[in-house]
Amino acid sequence: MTSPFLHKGHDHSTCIQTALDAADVVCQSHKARLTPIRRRVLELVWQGHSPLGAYELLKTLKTEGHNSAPPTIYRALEFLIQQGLVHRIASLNAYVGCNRPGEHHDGTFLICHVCGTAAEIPDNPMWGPISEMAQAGNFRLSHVNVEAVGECADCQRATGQES
Amino acid sequence: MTSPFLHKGHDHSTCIQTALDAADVVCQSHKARLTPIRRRVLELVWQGHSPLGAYELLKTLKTEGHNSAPPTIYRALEFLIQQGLVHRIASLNAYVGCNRPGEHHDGTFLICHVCGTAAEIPDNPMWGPISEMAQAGNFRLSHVNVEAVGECADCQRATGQES
DNA sequence: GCTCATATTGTTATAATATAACATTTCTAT
DNA sequence: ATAGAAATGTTATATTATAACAATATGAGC
Ligand SMILES: [Zn+2]
Ligand SMILES: [Zn+2]
Ligand SMILES: [Zn+2]
Ligand SMILES: [Zn+2]
Repeated sequence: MTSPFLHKGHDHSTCIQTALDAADVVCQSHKARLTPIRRRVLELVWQGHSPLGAYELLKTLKTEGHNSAPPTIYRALEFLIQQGLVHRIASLNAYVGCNRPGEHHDGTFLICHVCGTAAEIPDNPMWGPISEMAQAGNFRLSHVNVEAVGECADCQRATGQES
Repeated sequence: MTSPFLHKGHDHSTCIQTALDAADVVCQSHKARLTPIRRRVLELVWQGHSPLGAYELLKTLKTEGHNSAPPTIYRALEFLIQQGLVHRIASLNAYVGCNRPGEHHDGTFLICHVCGTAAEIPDNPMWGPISEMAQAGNFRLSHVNVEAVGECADCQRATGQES
């Protein structure tokens, strides 16, 4: 099993480019319009691997001269979430790019409380235990959100806490 | 395995009483003070099995003549959460009573999007898959929040959707 | 009981997040 | 071209949460 965290020195421009390319494909296949605003918001969300708040994104839009009232950003985020290109991290009120766009899945994340990095992990392994619990109560499962908080390897090294 | 959902006709006054009694014990053992406000807020949180918003709780306090500015309720909730008596449901911005007070655990819930009931389930089964993922990335896991949304058995019956 | 340190509560103001409602523009299909 | 639909602009407001400081209550030690 390989780590869901990328090395801090990775070439992030590739992450961005991959995400934007995937978004084009996904939106085409959904017959959805990835307009300039939506595309730019997706790019901003991908400025790193840490979830960003709506108003942080909005601020950047503003500095670029775009129109930017709250609805602008919330609409774009809503669209991107619907297309499966962005996840909302409820415990942070923040948004992060999805790294499995196109595949239908829920958000399952390891979130470092030091550097803010949110690493998306496959959600399949979670469904075993959860759906057992659900079946016990005849609960019809719709979606599962998992937000696991802790400290990433890089941050443990930085604070001299590696085991 | 028994259902984590209680029957709709269950004697809920027992739920409340059990929760308040447990709170007394837990707070005593923590040498923490379950003041009248805090106790009353806990009771209000337990008015059912659906998470309630801070301002809903506040409104009730108001009708009872208590002081009730936002800090009143947020402080009480913060205290109750610290004592492990209440969980915050991030995806709903709402608060619900813990039914395993005293035991150290994270919140793991099945949430019905129809009636709002949130059933707390054991989190142990979740730790297997999650900690495997965490280990793969040398991630030091601190806590895991699971909010699974779907439809409870009662609501499926009511809408004629039982399988 | 009195006194001090601390914890709790009161109070006012404001921050941070998100949505409602309606006008205008742009796109798309015919 | 034109009409319907989708997207965006704009203004206002709702919802959730915290900051900052004052006043009060509590509990431990004297
Ligand atoms: Zn990257
Ligand atoms: Zn980190
Ligand atoms: Zn009950
Ligand atoms: Zn239900």
